[in-house]
Amino acid sequence: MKVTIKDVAERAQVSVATVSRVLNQSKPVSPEIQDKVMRAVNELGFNPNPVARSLVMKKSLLIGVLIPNIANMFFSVLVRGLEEECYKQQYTTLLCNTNGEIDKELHYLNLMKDKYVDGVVILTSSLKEEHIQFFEENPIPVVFASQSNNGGGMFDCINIDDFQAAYDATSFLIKWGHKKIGLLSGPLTDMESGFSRYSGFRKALEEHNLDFYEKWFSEGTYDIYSGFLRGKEILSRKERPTAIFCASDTMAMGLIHAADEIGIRVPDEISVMGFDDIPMAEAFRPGLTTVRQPIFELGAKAAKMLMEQIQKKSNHKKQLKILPHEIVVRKSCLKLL
Amino acid sequence: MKVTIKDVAERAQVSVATVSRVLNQSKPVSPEIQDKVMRAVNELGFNPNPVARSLVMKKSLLIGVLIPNIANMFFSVLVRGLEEECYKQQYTTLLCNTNGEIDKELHYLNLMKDKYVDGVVILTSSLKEEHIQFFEENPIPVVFASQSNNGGGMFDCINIDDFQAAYDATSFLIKWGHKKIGLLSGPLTDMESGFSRYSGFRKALEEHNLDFYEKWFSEGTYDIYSGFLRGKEILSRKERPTAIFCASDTMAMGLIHAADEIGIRVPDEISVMGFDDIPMAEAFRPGLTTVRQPIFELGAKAAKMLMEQIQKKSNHKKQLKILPHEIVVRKSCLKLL
DNA sequence: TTGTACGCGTTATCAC
DNA sequence: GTGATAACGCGTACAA
Repeated sequence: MKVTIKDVAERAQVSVATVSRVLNQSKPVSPEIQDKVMRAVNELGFNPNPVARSLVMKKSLLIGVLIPNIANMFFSVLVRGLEEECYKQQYTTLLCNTNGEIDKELHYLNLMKDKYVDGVVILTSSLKEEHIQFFEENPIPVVFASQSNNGGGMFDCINIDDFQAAYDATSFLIKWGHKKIGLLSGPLTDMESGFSRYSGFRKALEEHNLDFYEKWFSEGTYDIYSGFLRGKEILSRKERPTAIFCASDTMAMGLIHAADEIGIRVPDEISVMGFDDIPMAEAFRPGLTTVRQPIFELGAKAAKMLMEQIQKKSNHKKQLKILPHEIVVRKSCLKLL
Repeated sequence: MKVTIKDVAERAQVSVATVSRVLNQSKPVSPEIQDKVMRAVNELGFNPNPVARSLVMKKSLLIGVLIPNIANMFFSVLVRGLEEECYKQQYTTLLCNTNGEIDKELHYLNLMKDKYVDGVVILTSSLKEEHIQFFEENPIPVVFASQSNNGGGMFDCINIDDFQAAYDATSFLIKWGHKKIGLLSGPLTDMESGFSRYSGFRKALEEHNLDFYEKWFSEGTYDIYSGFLRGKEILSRKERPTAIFCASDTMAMGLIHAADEIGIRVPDEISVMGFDDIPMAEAFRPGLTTVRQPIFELGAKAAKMLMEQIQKKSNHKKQLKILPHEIVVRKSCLKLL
């Protein structure tokens, strides 16, 4: 029923080896025979079985992708960039949700290895010993996206400068006259989007001799619901900050929702700054003042870096690529001066 | 370097056949030998090579998923449901973006077939002749999600009742006193979320002897930007409707954004109704009055239906499952009476 | 119950 | 240049 290389060989009256050679152009074949083979291929509508091919080549034209949560806009847009670039190069993405759990990450990493993926793109909260160990044992091309810790030059990485971005965002608020600023961060165990942004925030405060208020600080999980819950918490204290910086647009939206329920107007009574600039940040009312990451590009470039690594194979120079961020001013923040 | 079944066999002093048998429990093996084998397996940390296994079994523990656009909240949430259910059953999802293009769909479908996926879940704008032909030639278990046309009982389908849902939404607006109602639909070439909702809308109008106004009707593409553009178009006419029904929450958000830019207040000057009830619909200001689909559940159940189909293999009774929808009243619509 | 040997569909290594 | 044939790692008739 299924047409194999053997059928083609018979039809073209040559050996399977020859068929393989013309299909892969791995060895010179005389033009006449090449013709015969190609004709047979077309007539039979043959296409090589990728599974059999994988088994012998230890390749699959598959790119494994580890994602904490695909239903998070930041990740899904990034994945689009990733996927589009892969498609151009004939690769297909094997997408796996990890919930940020290292166990699941490892589970999928092992699966990917066994599936002979040609490379892996990892989105994880922080580089862990387990990751390092895995890739020491299994030298698979990999790039960590939205992550700056490259394990001391062990891995390719691509990210924005989270620290600086948070610093810039906070400085922006300060420049606009805010002195009592709250923070809704990600989990501080996330070294990048969690801790780095937290640190950038504190640094900006320090440099301007402003206090960091524990009571107006909370760790969320980037999603809208945590923004809502943490927002209610912070906003229902008897004293309120004049501005809150959120580590994701989604949390900012949740927080604004909370403010609305309590009856606090944004930005009149409190300013809210987001992070990411997801597509909805502009349509949201009030339009979110936020830090723009080139999300799609982050994904596309991660894919490109991976392709390069796959090509060069050995002696590949690992690099850490930092993409620019940008403050986008809309309506959710008020100028106090 | 890599441990194979052969290594295990040697270590356990049995044949590879025996090892295979205890691992797959395909044939009875004496308890003592079973022990020996399992010990060897654990000591060596053996796990079967899925590629080799696929080659011989024509199975892969892979579920192919066709998605128009993963960066669309409706789809990404649905995929989460899908993925979570698959994971429980040891399956991994091979996710592919199609942009709704039949060429890409077919491309990926062929790839999936060659990868020996155990089943496929398809999200597509409408069932086409090409789909039917493909599955006639390749009898792979499949379920169409968010789609009601099951090709006359050929396929498993799961969806809500799009027609009725749009009818209900429109009736709701009418009940609230709206008589001049606009429509921002999806592409009418989409039989379900496009045409069915359009039809439900018109039916409700007709039944209440209300006019359908071409000038307040536009076809969008579900995304936020098309909502914005079409919204500007509709709202800048010299006469305006009192309400607009949108075929997706995202478009509703884009439309509200447009209204805001023009200076039209929602819901005071115009009511906007969405569709889907994505997570952000509640946090959005004003909270979106919308039609809730059980999105996550849609994905999870689609997966379950597929699993069932995979198990039963032949003589599987195809079904069309309709999940309930529900009007969620929030703030984006005004009662005129 | 257990072992031998072949097949799955390719690519790669030999000879010729 | 071209053709046998041995891998790749596993499941499974068939024989024992």
